[in-house]
Amino acid sequence: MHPPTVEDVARAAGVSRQTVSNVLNAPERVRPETRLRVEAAIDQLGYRPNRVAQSLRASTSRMIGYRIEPMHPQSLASIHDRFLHALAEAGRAADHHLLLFTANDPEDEVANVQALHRAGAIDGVVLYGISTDDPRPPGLRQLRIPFAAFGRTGADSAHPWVDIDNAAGTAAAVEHLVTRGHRRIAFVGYPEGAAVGDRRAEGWRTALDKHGLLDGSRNLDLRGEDSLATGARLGEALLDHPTPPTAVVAATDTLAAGVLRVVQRRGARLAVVGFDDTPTAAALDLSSVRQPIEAVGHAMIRALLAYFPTRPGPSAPDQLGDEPTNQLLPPELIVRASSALH
Amino acid sequence: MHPPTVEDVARAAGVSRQTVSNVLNAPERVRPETRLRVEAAIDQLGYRPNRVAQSLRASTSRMIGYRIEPMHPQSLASIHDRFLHALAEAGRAADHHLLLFTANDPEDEVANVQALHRAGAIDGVVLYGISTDDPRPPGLRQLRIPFAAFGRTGADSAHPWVDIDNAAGTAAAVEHLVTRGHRRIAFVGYPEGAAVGDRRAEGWRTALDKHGLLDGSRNLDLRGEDSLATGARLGEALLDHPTPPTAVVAATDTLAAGVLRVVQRRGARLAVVGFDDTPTAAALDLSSVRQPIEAVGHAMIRALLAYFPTRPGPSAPDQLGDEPTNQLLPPELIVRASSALH
DNA sequence: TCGCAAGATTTGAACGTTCAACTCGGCACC
DNA sequence: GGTGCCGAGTTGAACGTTCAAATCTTGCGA
Repeated sequence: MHPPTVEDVARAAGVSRQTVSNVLNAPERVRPETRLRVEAAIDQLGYRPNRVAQSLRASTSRMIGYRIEPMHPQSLASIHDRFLHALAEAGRAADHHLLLFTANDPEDEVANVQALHRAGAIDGVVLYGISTDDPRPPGLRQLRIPFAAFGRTGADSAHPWVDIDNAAGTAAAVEHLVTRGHRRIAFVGYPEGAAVGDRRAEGWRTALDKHGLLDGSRNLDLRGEDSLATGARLGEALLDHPTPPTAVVAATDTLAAGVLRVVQRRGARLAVVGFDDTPTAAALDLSSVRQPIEAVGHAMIRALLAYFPTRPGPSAPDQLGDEPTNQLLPPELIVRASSALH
Repeated sequence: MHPPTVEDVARAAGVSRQTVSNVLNAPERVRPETRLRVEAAIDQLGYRPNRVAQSLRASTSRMIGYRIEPMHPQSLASIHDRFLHALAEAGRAADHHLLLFTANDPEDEVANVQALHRAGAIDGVVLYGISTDDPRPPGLRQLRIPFAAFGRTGADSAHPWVDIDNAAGTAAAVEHLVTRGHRRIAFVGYPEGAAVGDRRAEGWRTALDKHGLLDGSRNLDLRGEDSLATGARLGEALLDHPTPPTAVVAATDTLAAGVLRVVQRRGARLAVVGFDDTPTAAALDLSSVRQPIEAVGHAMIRALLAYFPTRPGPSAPDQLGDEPTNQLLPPELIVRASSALH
């Protein structure tokens, strides 16, 4: 009835508890003949080590906490789904699972993480949606709870993080537009002060500068909150500009979708490139900068595991430290009709 | 260094292990004076019961498995995010957490669930995206693993499920359109045979019939796979119809978005209502039928917990059985410009 | 033939919790 | 004054695993 235990397997194979354990964890200590006998018993009984007992014994849950947020109503579908799947997949490869929890705000998130950590339910946590002055990294550091962040805070980035090279993303968008003959290329982003937004703006600016196009576009840098309505408003402002741009790089697909809406409504000609390659971008045939989320997931799990108390695994333990825990991954531009028709 | 245990609290309060445990689990057995002393010690040490130890002792992980799928590339952002958050929130209320795992296909999912269940990592599982002949319900039933499904299979629905009243959703869309004066109302859905799709088609059909409009619209029932391209293709077919409809009810936002695209491109007048109220619907100003996902999450957790071996909690245990585990929840129509402008 | 070391396997103990059985006082009752 | 009971609190044991130490085996050289 109840699932078999080591003891059951041991009895079936005519050996002791520990020998079964050794077959699984240190096969070289067991005589080949015995090993085969035990393995046969394991297969026959369908034995699986009880993770809870393993966790208790090792005081390691092999669980990683993740706060699932209610979707921001104003923003388009984020890359969140893809990220979560990538994390789970990467976790599986490292024999860790994700534990979901909810929280009302960042402070509450830290409190809940602490509670889960004290309760031995999680070994560490993955942070999503890092903001410039995010209270979570310092908070968790003080609590000595292992974590890895998707994104960097403003000044202090002395914690393990993995990030997208946002500047490279908008720069690639500009390169693409310049190649297609555009000379006046605007930028639509959210207000200065947001780490991600600033980096995306910077990529646009430096890429323009590289082609000597910055002077003509400098006043085409519009900002506003990340919403469709704002995108539409800024899009109208661009079209009504005395010397309107022929292309625009948006900091998000949400803003891009807003711009695209007024462009289509007014039948204007304006190339648009978004950011994040959300499903909505595909739906609108909107060119967009795609983040390599799967790679991010794997890198984050690696970064997080590197922070756990070193396990004396059979693989050289110092090889882990070799790898840099912080990684900046390059995004990829997906070209669609919104920037490739005219 | 390590988090405090019952033993630490007991020592601090000058009592024994079990008394501390009793303060937390059966306060009425402890003299008030003692209880206060123990509670003070708990607060002072910041004690939290170790969930892993609790799980081992009770052979109950208080974890619910959930397979996170890679986003279907062709489909728009699903309601998945909202659902997952709702589940986590409902789980928290019941002192359960979600454990995420991945799988390649439904069979693999069942295998992974079995592995996790045997390993004591999960008590049960929540199924998402149920199809007509889904192999998971019978598979899990045979393995005697508790589960609850979001959606019903075709014939056999003798398992715990919670579902949206899909027919009521499309019917509400039709009512809305009829109220606005539409008489020829088309339907765009996916091919017959899909449980969800069939129910949405049925709601459209019966609502039309109720108003005596079915005869005029019977041949306006188009089907195809759930993709933007298909939506656009079917939309064109509707506009090119000898007696075109003035409104269309789509089985998904994806199909609706496709229809909307050709409508806008050709400047046609055709009211469109989608289904799921995805972020994309909001982005496109698309009317859509919104599923009460938060309620679904709570109902599913309830349904699942009802299947666990009955815990002799202080609350009357038979009150649990009172509630029907299977629930059909009514969706809500969100009216936007796509169906309310003309 | 004995001693001894290396190899193979077993037993003891512990991770932190809670159920079950037990002890210890105090109190009512006959 | 003995008996039984009740409330309050204690200790023992177990959940299933694995580290550490103990025991048993085997082979080999002296």
